[in-house]
Amino acid sequence: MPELPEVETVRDGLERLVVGAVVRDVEVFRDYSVRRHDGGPVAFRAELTGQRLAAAVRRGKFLWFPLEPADAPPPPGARSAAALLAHLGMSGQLLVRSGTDPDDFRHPHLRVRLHLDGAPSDARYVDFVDQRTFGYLSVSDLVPVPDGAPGGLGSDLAAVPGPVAHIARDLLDPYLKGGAEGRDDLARRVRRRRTQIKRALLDQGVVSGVGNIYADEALWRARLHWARPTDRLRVADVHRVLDAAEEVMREALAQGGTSFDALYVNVNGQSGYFDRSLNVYGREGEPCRRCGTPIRRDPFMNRSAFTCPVCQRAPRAT
DNA sequence: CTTCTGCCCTGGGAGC
DNA sequence: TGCTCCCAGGGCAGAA
Repeated sequence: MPELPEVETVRDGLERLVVGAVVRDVEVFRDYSVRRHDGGPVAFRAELTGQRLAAAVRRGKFLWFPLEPADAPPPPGARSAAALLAHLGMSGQLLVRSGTDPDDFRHPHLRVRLHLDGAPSDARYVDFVDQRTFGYLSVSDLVPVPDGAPGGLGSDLAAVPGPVAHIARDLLDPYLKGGAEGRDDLARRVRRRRTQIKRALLDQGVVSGVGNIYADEALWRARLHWARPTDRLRVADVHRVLDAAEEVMREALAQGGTSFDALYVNVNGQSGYFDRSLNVYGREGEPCRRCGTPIRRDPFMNRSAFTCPVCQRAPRAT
C-alpha cells in the first residue's frame, strides 16, 4: 500500500511528467472514487476540464495539484483558488500513460481517467486506479493554513485544500524535519497527549503520514513499546521515535530510486522496499533482528501492533 | 475541548 | 470445487 515515501515518489514523478499540462477531459468510471465534492462526479468533471495542473504538492499522504484556468492565465505570483486533491487510500495509484490508444491500457480497477494536453513529457493520460476504493479524488478550495508557515513538499504555498486544513505537517516537511524549528514543538505536543505513543503517532492532527507499518518500525528502532503513555515518556524518547520514523521514511524514499528510466515505474507506485527492510511489521513469530526473540502481535485499534517483547518492554498496565 | 469506536470498501486467502 | 468469512488500511463522523 502507498505509505508516505511512495506518495512522495508519486508526487515527484507527477511534478516532472504532468505539471503544466491542461486537463482536456475527465472520465469517471466509478462515482464513489470522487468524494468530498459538492455536485459529485458531474461537477468534478466540469470544474476540472480546462484547468492547468500548476504544481504537485503533498502533505502526509494527501497529494494535490493547484489549478489555474488554461484560457485565462493568472498573473505571476497569483495563488490558485482550488486544487485537484487525491488520497490514494490503501490501494490507489496514479498511473501516467503515454500511449495513443487509451483502450490499450484500461486497468480492471480504473476509476478515473484524466485526458491531458501539453504535458512536459509524452504523458497523455493520468489514470486513477484503486482496487479497494478507499482512495478518492476531488476538486477542493484552497484555504489558508492556521499557522501560516509554509508547508508541504513541492510548494511554498501557505494554503491547503479544505479537507487537509486539519492535517498536521509530516516528518519530511521542511518546517518539521529533524533539526527544523518545528520539531521540538512537535515533541512537546506528543507529550501533552494523554494516550499511548502509537496512537499519538497515528493521530493526523499531531503529525501526518505515519501509518501502521511505519509506526511499528519506528517504535522498534526506538525500543519503545506501542502502549507507553505519552505523558510519561522522556523528551529524549519522543525525539528518538520521531527521528526513527523520519529515518525509516527517508530510507524508503531513497530506495524508490531517482533515475529517469525508473521514473515511470516509480510514478506507478512501486517500491519494493517492504520486501526486505521491515523489522517487525508482519513478522509475528519470526526472530527479532536485534535479539532473536520471536516477534509478537497484539490487537490494536482493530488492527495489529508488532513488537519485540524483549527490545520493547511493555508498560506495567496495558 | 480531548479521546476513542465503528464504519467505509474490495478481493485475496484461509477454512470448511 | 465452491462457498463463507475474515482481514488489511487511513481518515472521518459521532459518541463518550
